[in-house]
Amino acid sequence: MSDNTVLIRNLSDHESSEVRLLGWIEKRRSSGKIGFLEVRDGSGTVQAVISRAKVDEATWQAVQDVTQESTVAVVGTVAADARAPSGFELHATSVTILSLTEDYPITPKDHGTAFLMEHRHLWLRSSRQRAILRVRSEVSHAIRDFYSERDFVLIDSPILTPAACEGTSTLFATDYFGEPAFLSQSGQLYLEPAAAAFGKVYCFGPTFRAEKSKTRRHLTEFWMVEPEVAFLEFPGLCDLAEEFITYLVARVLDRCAEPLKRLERDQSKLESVQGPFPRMRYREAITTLADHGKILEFGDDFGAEEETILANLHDRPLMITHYPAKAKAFYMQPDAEDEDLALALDVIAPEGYGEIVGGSQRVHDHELLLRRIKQHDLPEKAFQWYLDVRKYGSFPHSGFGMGLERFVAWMTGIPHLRESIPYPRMLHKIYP
RNA sequence: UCCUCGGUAGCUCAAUGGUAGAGCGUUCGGCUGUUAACCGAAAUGUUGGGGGUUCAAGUCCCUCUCGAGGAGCCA
Repeated sequence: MSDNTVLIRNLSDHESSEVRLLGWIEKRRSSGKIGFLEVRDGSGTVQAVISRAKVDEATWQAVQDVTQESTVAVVGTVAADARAPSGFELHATSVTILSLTEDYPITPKDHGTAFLMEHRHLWLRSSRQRAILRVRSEVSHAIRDFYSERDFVLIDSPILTPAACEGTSTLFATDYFGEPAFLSQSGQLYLEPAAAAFGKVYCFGPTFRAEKSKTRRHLTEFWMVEPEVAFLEFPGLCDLAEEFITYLVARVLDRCAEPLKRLERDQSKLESVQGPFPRMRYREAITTLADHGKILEFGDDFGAEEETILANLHDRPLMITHYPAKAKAFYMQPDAEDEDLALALDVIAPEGYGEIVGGSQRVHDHELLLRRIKQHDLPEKAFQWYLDVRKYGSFPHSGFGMGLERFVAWMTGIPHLRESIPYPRMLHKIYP
């Protein structure tokens, strides 16, 4: 390997010197005596210019023969040029085809969603997909940084779990040495015991839901980050969610300028995501919806349409709290002032991206939790270990979950979740 | 799971019940500054599968299948 191989991203540091690039051909244009190759190496894209008069016959022939997505080595001099989108191009002296590609399926023009999804492994190479996945990567790092900076301990919750927590219809079942087992749909229950060990904990990993959902807001496999904090009560939970979201948005704005530009994301929409977020109780939301012609009864949950009406009233995430207890999960702490309400929080992203955070203060009273488990017809025995958290040194605690893909879709402004994860898993879709 | 709309060349799409088309891509030729390059030429079809109506079906009917959009549910 030649030691003057550089990354395209760093070309500006090598103006006027000879360098070598290793990468793939995105596009080729050629006339009788001059050729242009757009080369991508993962760090960026640059145009190599080849003058027939200045190169040997083998290089000129390579420029004629090379095809889209062939692998090449290009040697040349870095030159500033006002015509180049990046400000630089490469005056090539040698082009070598390392691997010739034939009939690359994704051509420069239009393609339908179904076709692109069938070729997801190749679609990843496109500039748009690269931009989205760079944002995802940055958000992932920011999530870990946020909790790490605040002394949270990372607890990796298990993927394989025994008996169901909230009904088996939304769980993927598998066989575990003759015993039924299920892919985890949340790490929360495993996080609560860890909160007694470390105080502040979080998990961040894939979760699985066998919901037969066929919408732009659903995947069957998605990543969720869930903090869980001992002695944190409901108002503090809302503050944590707000601080977390503003941190992530600021980080994306700070470090993802290039991908956001490529995606033509309206960054002013993200810049307005500053605390404090509007907070609205469920009853207030019902009233507001009635003003907009949507009549809901106490206890009804919001549909996509209701969510959008409420979210569009604000230019930043909307926090809806104090939901009817019966519409929410068994482990949510009732409001001391109104037992029919749960200390539950949903955060609705603006611009129609829907619910990105769901959380609550947890029931910490042993008797109450036991009663709830029975009311929901859940197998008490399977929850013995979970009840132990209340049996041995109980403590008030709260936590929430945030879906990574929905957050990334919001940041990047893409219409469908399927592009926010490298290999989306959706209803009846598991290839490639 | 339900509702709606689709499946025609490698891709994106046209085609009154009456000879199967275009653009892009590909191949060949031309061009010294292209940026979805441009100009000229050529090749490319079991119209998703099965059944039916008709003198005649890509087109109408039934069925299966695959896909897209939406709903419910959720992050």
